[in-house]
Amino acid sequence: MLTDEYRYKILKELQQDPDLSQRELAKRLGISLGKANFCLKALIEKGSIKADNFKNSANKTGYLYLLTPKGIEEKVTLTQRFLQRKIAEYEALEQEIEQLRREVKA
Amino acid sequence: MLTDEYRYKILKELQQDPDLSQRELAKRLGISLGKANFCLKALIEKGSIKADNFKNSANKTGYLYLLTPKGIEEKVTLTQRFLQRKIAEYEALEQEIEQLRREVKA
DNA sequence: TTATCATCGTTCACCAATTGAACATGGTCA
DNA sequence: TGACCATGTTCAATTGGTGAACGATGATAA
Repeated sequence: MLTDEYRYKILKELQQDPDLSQRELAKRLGISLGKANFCLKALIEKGSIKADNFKNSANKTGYLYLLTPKGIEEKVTLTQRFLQRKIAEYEALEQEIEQLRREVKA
Repeated sequence: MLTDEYRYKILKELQQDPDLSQRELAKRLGISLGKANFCLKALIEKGSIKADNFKNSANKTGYLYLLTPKGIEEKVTLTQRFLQRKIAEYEALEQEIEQLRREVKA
């Protein structure tokens, strides 16, 4: 399934590196090839990414996965949402660590 | 499957509250009854917990899940390891947040 | 006592998510 | 041309998790 986390990560990776095989993408995200393929297709389906056959990069086979305007906008939104979530996690983690420290002492 | 996280959490919950049904334990950990049962059995199998029939608590049915000496020791180790991991996560999160902030600015 | 009820631990058929081997396609090079 | 390699696609198989259902046991009421 395509969570916000993977949506964000895929958009981020492809924005900075559009010529990226699904295998390499999968490796970077720590997921399987099948899942990478599934998520990527979902993003293409929703119009966030366009798979371009025109290859002017070193790798002539495969696609160029380009973010559409909608995809770029989506990535901004996701980044902000992600930042908020991470800040919340950060604070929760602070509490948890303090609790663990108390536990270790006892 | 029984991860360090659940091992730690189960030992923690049962140490402070040995008369705890598997259903209640599952609820506290946010997992299903089946998984709680599986994890608990694994801990009993490995000798970290002993299921005691002698019930002197309010709830006369079910078991008392008592930590064995080995279980107590294991919990200490797990707590320390957990603390270290959480500190690492905390610092990683700090970096990630900073990165996200930069990204939002651009 | 007997019947009923509630709660417990246990089981396991079912579902969803993930995996990666296998395949088809197309570009590259000798 | 033919052999080769990297790519995207597919899908059977595995894994992990779920919670309804079941049998057992103690509490309660008749």
